[in-house]
This record gives sequence, C-alpha cells and structure tokens, in this order.
Amino acid sequence: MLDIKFIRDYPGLIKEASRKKKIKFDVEYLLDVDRKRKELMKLIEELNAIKNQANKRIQLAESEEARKTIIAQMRELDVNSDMQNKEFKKLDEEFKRLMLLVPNIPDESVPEGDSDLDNVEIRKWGKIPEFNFPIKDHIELAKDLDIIDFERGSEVAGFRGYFLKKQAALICMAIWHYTTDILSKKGFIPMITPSLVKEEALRGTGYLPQQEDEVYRATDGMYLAGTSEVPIMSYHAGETLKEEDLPLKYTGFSSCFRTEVGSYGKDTQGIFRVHEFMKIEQVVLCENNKEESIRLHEEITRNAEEILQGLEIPYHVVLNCTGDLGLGQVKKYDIEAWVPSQKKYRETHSSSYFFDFQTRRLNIKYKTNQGETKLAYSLNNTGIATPRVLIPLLENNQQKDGSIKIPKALHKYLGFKEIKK
RNA sequence: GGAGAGGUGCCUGAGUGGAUUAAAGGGAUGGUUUCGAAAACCAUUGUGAAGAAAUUCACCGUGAGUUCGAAUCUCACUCUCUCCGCCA
Repeated sequence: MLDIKFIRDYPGLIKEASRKKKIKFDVEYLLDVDRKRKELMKLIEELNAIKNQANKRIQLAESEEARKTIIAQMRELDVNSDMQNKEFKKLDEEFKRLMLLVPNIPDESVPEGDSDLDNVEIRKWGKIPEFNFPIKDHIELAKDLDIIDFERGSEVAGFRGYFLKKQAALICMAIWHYTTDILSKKGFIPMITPSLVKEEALRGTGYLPQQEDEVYRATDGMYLAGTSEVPIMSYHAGETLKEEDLPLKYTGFSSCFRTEVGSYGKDTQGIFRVHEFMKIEQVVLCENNKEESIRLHEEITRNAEEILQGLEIPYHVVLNCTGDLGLGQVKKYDIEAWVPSQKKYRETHSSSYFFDFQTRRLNIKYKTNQGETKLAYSLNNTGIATPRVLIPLLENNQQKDGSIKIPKALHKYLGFKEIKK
C-alpha cells in the first residue's frame, strides 16, 4: 500500500508503474473515489460538530421543553447524516479495496520487460561442470539411489507429491542446519514460524487479494502461507519499534504451500515445483531510508550467495525486469542455480525490497531517536529452499558410477561424504 | 468439545449513559535543587484526519445496533486467561 498523498501528487508515476509491471490499475478512478470520499468526510465531520454541540446543549438544558425542542431539531439532521454515513461507508470500502491494488513503483535501475525472459544477468559464480559421461537428471539419480519416491508420493499426496528418503532426507536437514548456522552468526534471529495464518497476515504482506488462487485456504477460513515471510512480517504488525533495534533481522523456517495454479503444465516432473516444501527465509525490517534498504538488499543477496557457494553450486544473479516484479516489490534479484540436465540456470532464491509497502499495510512503525514515528521498511530473501536445491546439488555432483559427492560444508552435519547405492 | 472470566493510554489499573477522549500509580521527557548524581518537588507526556491558523472530527480489541448522546447498554466476531474433557 502506498501513501494516498503520494498517489495524489504523482498519479503519473503510478500509471507508469502499472504499465511497466503489467498490472492493471486505474489511478484516475481511485483519485475520483478519493475526492468524493474526502468531500463527504468533510461534510460528515461538520455535521458531527453540530451534533456534538447540540448534545452539550441538551445536557445543559434547564427545562424538559428546551431539551425536547433541541432533540426535535436534531432528528432532522439525523436523517441526513444517516444517509451520508451509508454513502460514506460505501465509498470508504471501495477506497480501501482500491488502495490494496496500487502497485509500488519499481526502482530506476530495474530494466523494463515482459517476463523472466527479460531479466538481466548481473554476475556469475562457480565453474559449470563438464561431464565425460552421459549425465542423469535429478529424477533418475534419485530413483536409482532410492532417495526420493515420486510414485508413492503422488499416490499419497497427489500431483507433485513426493517422499524424501534416506540420504535425501538427511541432506535436507543438514542444509537447514548449515543455513541457520550461517545466518544466525550474522545476527539473524532464528524462528520456526506458523504456516497456518489468518487472512490479515497474507493481506499485510501483499499476497492477498491479488494472488488469491495461489494460496491454499483451509476449511475454517485460515490460509496456508507460501513462505515464512508472511508470519514473520505479521509478527510485528501494529507495533512501534525502537530505532536502535533496527535493522531487525529474522531467519524463519517453515513449511511452505503453493497451489501452483498458474503453472499446471510447467515442471511437472521431479521436485522443482511442488505444492509443499520447506524453506529458510531472511526477513529484515529497517529504518525508513532508501540507501539503507539498498545496502541491506545487497547484503541479504550476498548471504544467499554465500550459502550457495558453501554448497559449491554454480549460480548466477539476475536483475528481474519490471514485468517479473510483484505488486509491492521495488526491485528484485533472483539467484538461479545451474541445472546440468536442463543446461540452464533455475531459480532457487528471490531477494526483494518493498520500502513501506508491506509495513503500511501491517502498520509496523518505529520511533526515531528524535521522537518521530515513521513506517519501517521491509525486505526479504530466501535462505535456502528444500527440496528444490537438491536438484543442482545432486546433478552437479554426480559421478560416472551414479554416486553423488557431498559438498564439504555439509560433512560435519552428516555421517557420510557421498551417496552410493 | 463443555463451563466461566476478561480485552481501557508506554506499563499496571479505575471507570455501568453526558465533565479539557479517561481517576490513580509507575515509566519517560524537561525544569528546580546539587560540585555531580540520587531523592524530593513542579511541569509535560496518545494516534490519525481536515485546516494558513484558531480550531474541528475520529479512535477505550474489531464490526454492527439501541440512544439526542456509548469506554459504559445489546448482538456478532476476534484474541487472552482459568477449569473440565481429548490429545503429540
């Protein structure tokens, strides 16, 4: 959500943003509703002032007759104000509905484009492995080693279902531990967060109402969050933090649920795109300052790179184009890991900042040392997501005999250095 | 699942129809005092909206209702606590 004052002053920027982001939004209509709402609010306030005065006179009235006369006068006013209140409520609801749909303005450095095809590579790391034998994809590797069961997975959990077994299960746990170690050493507060959340939590982070069909809704009206960003951001909803506590960094671990309705035909095989997975997320709240947001955005991006580097996975970082940005995102980097079987990089991390888009919805403020109250800024990035990261991990480290070498960084968390039949 | 109690400001907590939005205490900030501090005393101390300003309006968990008038009465929702039952 943006500041209505900003929208009034710069409707052109909103129009530009919705064009660039390919998100339909009619600013003129919002401004029209805003104008009418404001006018009516003024009228109602004036009427209230009159009513408040009359009430005082009733209270101080000396005779019963004087009271009755004033009350009779009030009655007429009341009829009008009832109508106006109803009209105002309608306008106010429409205003609030529209305000949740206003796209945030992308940063100047974000290239214009339609889809992820227009994202721009900004750096690369690691050597792409060359194999002198016919390679297997992660599905074949996992089946041969009996560490992921897709058949029983879909029998039990349906389409995109899976069981991680044996070393695959152990490696995931090792990866969580490894990632949490790195992030907590950097001052991130570890959290295990709820996945089952209320509607407000999803609305506050900007997933609702826009992406309604991408989240699961439970029978009791609760929702399954697609990332622990949702509960962590909501953790401080309605609070006023202290400036000296910022930046506030969290690393949250949770199950993540996604309906994947928009991608029925995509990545139907394997563990790339699944309905349910585990993720360690980085979430940061910082002061109301663009430079600080940018600095921290680079920092959390580097953190993710450090995690992949430790896992010896070749990757590149892309700057997402405007068409690939979400409603609230100002700028986003995706980190994509090398997948040998596909001969391309595939997304494993997504790092973005929002300014006060989320914190305005969630009402997360802080008091500056000068005593001023300001909205905080928020940003987030993946730490690691399993099982997706197993794809580059298994494929890049496969050996001619079908075994898989485990990167050194994980050895201390595991009792083995390779996966063999 | 059953029974009950409750949600008031930065905190504790009073307030069952009208008083500068809210008693009292604590905290915080400023001042007096002091070599400095503590203590004591005095003062200040919510948020949002409209306006150049005076000022006005809204807000006591959320939403509706009753009333000329609601923190206070009614209903729904929500959250917290206590007890019983069930349970990893």
